[in-house]
Amino acid sequence: MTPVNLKSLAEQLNMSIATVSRALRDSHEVSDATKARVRALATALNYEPNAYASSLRRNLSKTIGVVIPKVANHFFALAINGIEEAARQSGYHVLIYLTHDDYAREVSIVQHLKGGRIDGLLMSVASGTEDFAHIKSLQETNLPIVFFDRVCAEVATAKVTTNDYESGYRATEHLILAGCRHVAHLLISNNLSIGQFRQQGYLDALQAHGLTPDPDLVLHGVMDNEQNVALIRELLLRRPDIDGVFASVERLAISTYHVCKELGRRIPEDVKIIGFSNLEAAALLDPPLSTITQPAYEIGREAAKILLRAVEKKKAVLPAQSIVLESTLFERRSTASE
Amino acid sequence: MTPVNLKSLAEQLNMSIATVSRALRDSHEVSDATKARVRALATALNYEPNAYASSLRRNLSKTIGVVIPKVANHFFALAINGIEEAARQSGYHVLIYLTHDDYAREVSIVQHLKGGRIDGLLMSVASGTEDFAHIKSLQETNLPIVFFDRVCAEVATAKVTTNDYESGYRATEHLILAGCRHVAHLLISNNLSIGQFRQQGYLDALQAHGLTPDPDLVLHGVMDNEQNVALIRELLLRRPDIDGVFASVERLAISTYHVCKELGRRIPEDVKIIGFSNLEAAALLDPPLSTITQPAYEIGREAAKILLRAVEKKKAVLPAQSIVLESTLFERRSTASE
DNA sequence: TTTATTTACGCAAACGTTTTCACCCGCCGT
DNA sequence: ACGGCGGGTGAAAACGTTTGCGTAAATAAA
Repeated sequence: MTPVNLKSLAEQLNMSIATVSRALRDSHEVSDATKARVRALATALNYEPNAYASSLRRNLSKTIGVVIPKVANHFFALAINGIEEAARQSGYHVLIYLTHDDYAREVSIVQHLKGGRIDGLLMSVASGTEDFAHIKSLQETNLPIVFFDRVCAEVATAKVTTNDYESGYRATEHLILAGCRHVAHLLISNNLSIGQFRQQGYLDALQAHGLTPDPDLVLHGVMDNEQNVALIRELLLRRPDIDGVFASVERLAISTYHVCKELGRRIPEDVKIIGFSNLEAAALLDPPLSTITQPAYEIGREAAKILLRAVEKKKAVLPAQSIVLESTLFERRSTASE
Repeated sequence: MTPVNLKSLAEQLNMSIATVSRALRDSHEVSDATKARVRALATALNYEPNAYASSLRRNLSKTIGVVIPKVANHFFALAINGIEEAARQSGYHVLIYLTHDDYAREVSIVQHLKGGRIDGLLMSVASGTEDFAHIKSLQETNLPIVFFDRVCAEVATAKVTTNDYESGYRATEHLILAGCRHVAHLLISNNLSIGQFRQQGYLDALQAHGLTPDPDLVLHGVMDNEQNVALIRELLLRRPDIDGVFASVERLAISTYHVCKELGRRIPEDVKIIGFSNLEAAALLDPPLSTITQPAYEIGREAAKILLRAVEKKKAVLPAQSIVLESTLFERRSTASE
């Protein structure tokens, strides 16, 4: 079977490769008659241009990369959904890479991306990442980058996030208004701005309602869920006065549920819980979990749109293009007052 | 800034492009001394080979494609996780495409994939797909394809699935042994082998326990969740004798929970429910949901491994490489007998 | 010493596409 | 009649890499 490429098409049509190429790209400098002939044969033979030859020549790949910590998490899954949608609409392909929150892996992935494989990058940085040299170095190759959710303050580019400060504030306030006096905050130990914002919202809400923040009530979770359960168990046992838990991460809310069941703490009577979460089944949990839910799909889609606009214009992504989308607080039984 | 490619490296090192290329690929026909010099400069300048030039020349892209219905679903998210892991270990990149269970979109995606962008394809077909010409046509370009979960019987290639028949049988039997006499089966309307196997398991389990299958108890769900809720509500109202529900799809189990709450049917006292699901929070639902859980991560990883083996050997994927992984039945309160 | 054989490297052709440049031809205006 | 113009086309270079082949020097075999 002879390959179907520009050359073979040109031979069968008795014209030059150049004309065939131009006809297929609908160039104005080829007659309508020839265009028709070319297109007819192309579709008949199911011609599909070789992506790599085109990418090599034009120095663009019609592909964007997505680097995220994990995919088995409803937030990121929804974000990918939004990204894929935006990319598809613009005729772009999506390469996906998982860091598993591992710094070394993130560095390795980013390094590989310098091969020109992608025209732009969407990224949610690993929680352990403290040095951003690899990202900056990638940016210096003129590759447009847009961060979403787990943004990196040190790199000047567009960022798509949710109103993390307000969300932390509102979640905490919600617990206080439901009667909590000793509110714990569970977060993932990292130096990402996102965690800091939520923490600040938590602190300010406490103060605004006349409660004194207690560092002992702030628990920094780790990667391993088993360890988190142990940490939370230890916290709840050490501080039986805790009557409210604000989990900045879905997994930590789930772990808290497990610990409460194990220790016989009733939700919401003994402990009220609210957590950041995109879990579809939150309303079906026992009891239904109050959540701060981020517009994950929209975040992904908006981030991709911003990136693609920059890619198409072949210019860097402007920090000014950053946007903040609002999360929604869903009140459910886990924070019900009597 | 001059580009850092083979030519620039060669100039700086005063040797030919060919030698530089061979040195970097660790060819035996270049001396250790030159290899060292080349590698030193390459790492110093952060050289990364142009992926597209390489792909074009070698006619392989070190990239595999993944076409799935959706990603916002824990099963597929976990599968991607496994796929990415296997791909990364072999130095492959992963392109992802979502069909949203839309046949036209699937066809369009598969057509685009003929551009040589990928070396192999992992696929879980859309539920609405009935014609497989697009897939066969892609396969005829000698592209290795491996199906996972939602396999396509008409195409001869490797498939990775779970023991769907046995799972359907065991789930149904589990309900019967818990005391159910009128077991409904909720599935997604499609002609995929996977659904048929589960349905057959359901039927055989009924017969094996002396119950007569009733077509009226088999409900074919649709894409839209609202409609499914309506369908299930109608079914439970029309057949108040239903005391067991086997949901072949996670979403249908969740919808059944909603309907039961709405209608005041108690789970498991009035209706027992078991469903295929990879939901992490199944144990935290109210009541905890009994599940048949597929080894999603392993499915993805195994499928990717089989595909990559075929890709590396540049030969078609053999149907004989198909494997079946076993699902696990988790007994929880939603199917507890008194 | 002469003749094979190996070792280390360079030349140049591919891969399929895009694009610059030149070309031919027919047509207009003068 | 002639210069100019523009629409339509082709030849060929480029993108960066890989690789078959050739070749010189160095080594081994005769």
